Order: sequence, then structure tokens, then C-alpha cells
Amino acid sequence: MGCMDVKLLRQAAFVATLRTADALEADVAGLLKPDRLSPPLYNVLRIVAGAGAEGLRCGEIGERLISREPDVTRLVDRLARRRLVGRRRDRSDGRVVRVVMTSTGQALLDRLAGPMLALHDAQFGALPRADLERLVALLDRVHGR
Amino acid sequence: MGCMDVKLLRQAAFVATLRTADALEADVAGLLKPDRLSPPLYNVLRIVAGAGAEGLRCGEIGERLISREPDVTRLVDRLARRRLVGRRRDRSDGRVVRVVMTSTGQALLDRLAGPMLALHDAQFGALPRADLERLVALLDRVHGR
DNA sequence: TGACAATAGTTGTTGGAACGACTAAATGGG
DNA sequence: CCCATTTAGTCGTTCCAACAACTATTGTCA
Repeated sequence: MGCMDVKLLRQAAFVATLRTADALEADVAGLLKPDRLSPPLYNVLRIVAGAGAEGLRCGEIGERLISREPDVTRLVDRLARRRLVGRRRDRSDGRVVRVVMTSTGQALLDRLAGPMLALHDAQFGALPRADLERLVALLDRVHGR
Repeated sequence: MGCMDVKLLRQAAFVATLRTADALEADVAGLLKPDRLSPPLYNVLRIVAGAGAEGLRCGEIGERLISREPDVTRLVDRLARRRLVGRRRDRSDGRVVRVVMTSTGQALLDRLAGPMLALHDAQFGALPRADLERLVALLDRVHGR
């Protein structure tokens, strides 16, 4: 390992990051499937829940998503059809749509919170705190370039 | 940071991994787009190129893919339609299909090799060798659980 | 103020992904 | 040997994602 070419090492880091992310997300997808939620949908739900009662604009949701989705409208559409979020136009600026949480959506999130923590425990249980901090710091240096 | 709850830290590691992977893959997708290749297609092409002249079975391709795709057939289909790979049935076992490289596909790969290395350089240039090794080791401990 | 540009979201369309059912070939036990 | 089981790959369908064009509202500046 010590004599590995830097180019190959970068490739290895690339592949390891994508592979790991894929495995982690697949686990989450499995956990969400019984509730017919995809990881992006769950992500939107969490983001909206994190905002206050005044809700969030679609654009803000897009900025905070883990994977930048270019079509927040239809993502919110699907949640709204299931009454997991609400939608209303802003009075002061007629262009913006504010997305707000519903009690149904909050209940679903509450029910999923425990299992999600347990899953992350299983996923990262092998790493002690110090290693987790190192991992986060290294990853931040990669995509925060 | 030192006083962060371990649960939050695991969540942070989860998000950082997915965010970073998404950014890395988006860069690659941008590089591949002019050639109408998606990251999975490029991945298949590289895997087939890595095998010898005897080719690879579809199942083996699926196992080696970065993100597990459940439908290698149509992935190979698209490459075969563009003559980037060839396909022929195995004589000894009539069930298996062997996927082999074509000169067209190899030429495309050769043309992309340089830019891809340059991209990975830009992506991981901030990390010296020791940090790259640490990153790979940490990621392997996560998904190799 | 009035035309033009910028912003926020929506919608149309096309192609790819997910999931499962299905065909064909090979293996293995009775 | 033959039928059940397993293995390899294909195909049908439905839904989602990407890309771009479009509508509506607001901001800007001559």
C-alpha cells in the first residue's frame, strides 16, 4: 500500500467513496421502502420538518438536499399528494411557494427516527468517535475544495 | 466538535459520505456527457476493458459495478447498440453471454483516460498521500462491516 | 412608467431505473 | 432418464429523473 501510485490512490479513494455511499443509501432505501419513501423524499421531509411553521421555499429545499435534485416541484408534489407536506403561495411574493409540514408527515418522521438512528449505528458502529471525526474532516476537505 | 453526540456524528458521517459521493459523481457525469455516457455505462466499459479477450459474463459485470445495478442486460444493450462492446453466447454453457471489448469502445476509453485522471487530481488534490490512505481505510471499514 | 431582465416554479417530453415475471439452459436427486 | 431446482439472462411495465421550454411575478433602469 505504501508504494501505491498517487493516481491509483486517488482512483481508489473515488471508488471507495462512491461504493460506500451506495451501500449506505441502499440500506436507508430498504428501511424507507415499506413507507413508499425514497431517500430524496425522506430528505425533503426532514428538511421541511427542520424549518419552522413558516415553511420553506422550494429553492431553499433544493439547496439543502444531499443530492442536488433539479426538480423540487415534483418531489414536493409527491409528498403533497400524500398529505405529508402542505403547500401555499406566499402573499408578499407571488412567485414563491412555501412548503410546510403536516401532522401526518411529522408522525411518519417520528416513527422513522428511531430505526434510522439504529441503522446509522449499525453502519458506523465499527468506527469510534475519533475515527468518525477524522472521516468527516477528510470528506469535507474533498468536496469543500 | 469534541463534545458532539455520537449519534449526530454518525449522521454527519452519513451525510458527508453521500454528499461527497454525489459531488464526485456529478463531476464525472459532466466529463462523460459529451460522449453520451453515464457513469454506470462508463463503469461497465472499464470493467469489460479490464477483462481479457475472452470477455466477461453479465453476472460478473454486475458484481464489479460500483453501484449495484439490477439490470445489466439493458446497460450492455445500450453499449452494444453503439458498437462499444460486443456480445456472444458461450458455447460450453448456453446460458451465459460473454461481453467483449471492441476497438471503438477501447478508443473511447483511451481518449477519456487522461481527462479522467486530471479530474481525480482536481478532486483529491487537496489531500496528500497519507490522507488518501486514511480516507480509503476508513471508508473500507464502514462498508466492509 | 414601461420595456426588459431576472427570479420562482411548473410542465412536456424523453430516456433510464426498479421491480418483477418470464424463457432457456444446466444441474442433481430419485 | 426425467422432473424439480437452480442459474443466467431477457422482457414488460411503471415510475422517476434530466433537460429544456414555458408561465407568472417581481425587480431594474432608461
